[in-house]
Amino acid sequence: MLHLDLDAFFASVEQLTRPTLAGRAVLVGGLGPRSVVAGASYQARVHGAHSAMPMSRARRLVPAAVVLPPRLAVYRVLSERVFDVVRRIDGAMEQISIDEAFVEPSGLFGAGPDEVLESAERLRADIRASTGLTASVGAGSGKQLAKIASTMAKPDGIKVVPQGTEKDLLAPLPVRKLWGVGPVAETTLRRAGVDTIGKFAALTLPEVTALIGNAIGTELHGLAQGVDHRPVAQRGEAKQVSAETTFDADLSDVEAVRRAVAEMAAHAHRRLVASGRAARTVTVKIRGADFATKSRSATTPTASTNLATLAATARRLTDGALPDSGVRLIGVSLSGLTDFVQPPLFEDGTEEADEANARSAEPAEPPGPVDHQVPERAWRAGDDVRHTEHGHGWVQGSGHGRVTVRFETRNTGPGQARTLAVDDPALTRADPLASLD
DNA sequence: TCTGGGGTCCTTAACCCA
DNA sequence: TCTGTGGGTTAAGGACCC
Repeated sequence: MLHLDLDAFFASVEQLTRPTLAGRAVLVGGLGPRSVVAGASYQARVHGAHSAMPMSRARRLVPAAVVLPPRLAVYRVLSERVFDVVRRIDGAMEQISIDEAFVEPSGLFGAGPDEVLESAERLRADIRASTGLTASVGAGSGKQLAKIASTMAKPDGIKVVPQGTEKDLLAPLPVRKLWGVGPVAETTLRRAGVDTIGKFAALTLPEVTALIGNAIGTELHGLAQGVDHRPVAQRGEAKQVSAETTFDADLSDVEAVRRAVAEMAAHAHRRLVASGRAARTVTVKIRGADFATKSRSATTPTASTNLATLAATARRLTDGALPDSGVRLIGVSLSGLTDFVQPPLFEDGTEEADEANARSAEPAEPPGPVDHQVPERAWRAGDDVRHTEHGHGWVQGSGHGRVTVRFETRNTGPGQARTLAVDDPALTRADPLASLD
């Protein structure tokens, strides 16, 4: 079984489509005061920056880093290209995120380490040739092992764990390397004197489950004994769709909170409809200034696609969960999803009433917060732009009425930076996907 | 140092029902 | 009618993953 993991994916895509950034420290993440790092190039990691770290801290660690907001649309396109290559392999594939997948090539059944190595090397070369991205591959007898191996292979490498060597490989590793052991379980285990996978493997099943819980305990205990029979199988559709936002400063006004809930409901609803599903359960999530998170949910007998219905539920739930202090985060999640079959037109059964309603209500919905009265927002670092003369580029920075743009795309090689007037009529916003050409 | 946004799954408790 | 018992569902909170 193989685990394939793209190296520093978000940052690597930025370096690929903006060639000036190749070899430089890049941090991908929000620009706001409360954002965290979503991706860091290896040149940034050298200084201690990593994913999930508060961006403020990462910037302090790597003052020279270029900080860019994520361009998910670009990452999605490249991810698809990568996994199209992977899918050409005969066998099962399970994509587990935008940049990771398990693969079980039928040709490798019963193969020796050399054959596995060769096959993985070919896969990496194919991915590199067709996308320009590097992937690391781990190979082992089960999911956990393949995953741990790919981590050890990074960056741009391969690690094959031959049959029979599993325990020797795992024993010295910190228990935190196990997929499923996070900060809490790590602390619990450390307090019990268990800091390596070897020591963990020596525990009995009852000891393990008492420490870290039944489900994960049973699974990880089995793994430590070399038992990992989870199949590689394609994932189904999402079971939940949600939208949430953290405010730059806590909200104290109840009306502002309600507006935010309505916005998040609309955002989640948009994606619900796009996925062709209906939801039975609405959950509102509220995080207070003290970081304590409350959730309130309600389930209705029939699923709905109606924004007004879902948003009204969200609003009602909000009022029951407001903290005394300010509000830091608002989220709305829709679950209990069912495929939404468009009801037949002249049916008058009461069951379909809600959905029929939804159908007629949908087109009347505002398409989004579009307001042409509002002046276009200033250029922000990372924006894709197009200039009638210089072509496609990206904004490096702006201020004092000027904007600095680096004109380059994947295929131009490193480009020139030019400083222009912010209101230069030759300069317009551009589709980020154009940076792939 | 001060903690995102999108998810999955697990645990516990309460409740309804057969 | 009372007392278990056990399944299924809902709700709330958390751990964990990328």
